[in-house]
Amino acid sequence: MTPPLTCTAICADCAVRDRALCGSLDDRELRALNALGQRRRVAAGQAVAWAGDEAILCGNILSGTLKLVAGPADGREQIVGLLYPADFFGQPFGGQTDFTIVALSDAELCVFPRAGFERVLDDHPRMERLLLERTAASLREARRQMLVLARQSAAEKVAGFLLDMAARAGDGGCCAVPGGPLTFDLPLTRGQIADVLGMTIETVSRQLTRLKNAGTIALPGPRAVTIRDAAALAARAEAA
Amino acid sequence: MTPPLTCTAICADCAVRDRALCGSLDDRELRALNALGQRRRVAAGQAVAWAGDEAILCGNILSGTLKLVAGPADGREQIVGLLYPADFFGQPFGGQTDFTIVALSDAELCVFPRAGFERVLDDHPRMERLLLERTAASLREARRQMLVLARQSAAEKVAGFLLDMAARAGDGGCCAVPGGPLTFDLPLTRGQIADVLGMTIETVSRQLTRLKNAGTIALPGPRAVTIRDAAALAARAEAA
DNA sequence: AGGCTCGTTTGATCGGGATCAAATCCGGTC
DNA sequence: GACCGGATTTGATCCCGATCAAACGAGCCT
Repeated sequence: MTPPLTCTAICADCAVRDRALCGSLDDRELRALNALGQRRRVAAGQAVAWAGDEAILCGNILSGTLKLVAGPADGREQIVGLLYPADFFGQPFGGQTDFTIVALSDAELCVFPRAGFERVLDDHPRMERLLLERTAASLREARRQMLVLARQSAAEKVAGFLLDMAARAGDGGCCAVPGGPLTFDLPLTRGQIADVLGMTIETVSRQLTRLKNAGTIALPGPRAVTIRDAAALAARAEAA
Repeated sequence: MTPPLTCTAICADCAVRDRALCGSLDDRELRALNALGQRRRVAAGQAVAWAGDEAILCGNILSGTLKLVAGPADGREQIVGLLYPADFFGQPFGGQTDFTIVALSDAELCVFPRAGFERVLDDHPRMERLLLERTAASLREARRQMLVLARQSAAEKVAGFLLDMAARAGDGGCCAVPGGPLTFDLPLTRGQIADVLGMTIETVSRQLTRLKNAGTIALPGPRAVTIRDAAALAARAEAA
């Protein structure tokens, strides 16, 4: 349809090559993908795919954060998944896109036409196996989140969310002693956190304030969080 | 571990053969599975797998209904999925079981040791492809349910649930004019419906009573439901 | 600087659904 | 038949989180 927006992908300098699906391919196989893929930049707020559209693209996240959004018509919306670097998106063998994908930050993608990608999967069972395992992992995560959405209180949701984000921020090979203070930036606004947790902006804000007042966390800036007492946070996340 | 509880599976007289994963295999391939599988009966209320246990089994549902349960410690529990005849369960390539599986009714399963089943998948890409598509479909369904759990009102949840169950009951190749009255039995108690929809028994009961009083449905028995006005039900399911 | 927009915080009120409690219905068994 | 246990229904009350509303703060553009 549209002409290439940027240069052809060059797997050699791919930042997520070892963690993405492509990590299963050897150099020869990689060349097939290389010919197929294109790098593409999307600005924060820009949609990558719309629910209901024919699913013609899939690909990997190279950088940035994206959201998978369910939610019809009226204002109500629910973020049903977040996509981070090295994550795969799209629906090989699926008919139409089920959830709108929107960039939360400026992001860089490595996109493939679906049909071509499916042919690669046909020829590379190892890659299809990895995709199956990833899909199963996403299913597990979605089901766990169903429990959170349906049964946890606002306090539990926020505490659990902060722990999740801390774990994600922490595994960048970083720094501090486990249990010690950890500071990081949330990739989401309060409103987006609310959309993930199935609550309102106001309630998210109030719960964060409450944790701050309790000394469990600090909020150095609107996007920044410091975990000051991970144990207390974990207790909050489980409490009935 | 345990000796065979029943006779070896005989795919030839399998009630769900054409709809289950095995449908992708030809007669020769089926013999490999046949040697591996065992039929097994479970009574209502009996658990098939426990969350946290090593995942050593997988298989197909032959008859009956089972629930996938998430939910820790305290009383709170959430049904994160229902399994019907021809559905596949278990986690090939997964480490440990994530969700407890419990039979809601007496049920019949066709079970395989995980390791053996994985070998079959290795050799039969068509079957692995089907498993990938099913897993992706389950993921879609779980994400859609996240929206329901997080954002829908009690009235919307119950109306939508009845429509889902009606669709499932209706596609048995049956009977009535679309839009006409349809009567069927729910495979779930009020309490289990509540566990699926993330609400309480009392609220489920009240919503059903309300729909009955409005003439939208009838409740001939505790388990039976008659859809009298599918359009009105659909309107309820979508209303803000 | 001013004025703008957008995100965040805080306050006041309201209501839907949870919770507590009790009555009713039904399918068993003796 | 009488009894019993579990599911369901119905009622009364309470509380958490949504909603409505307004103030606050921080970039950003002119």
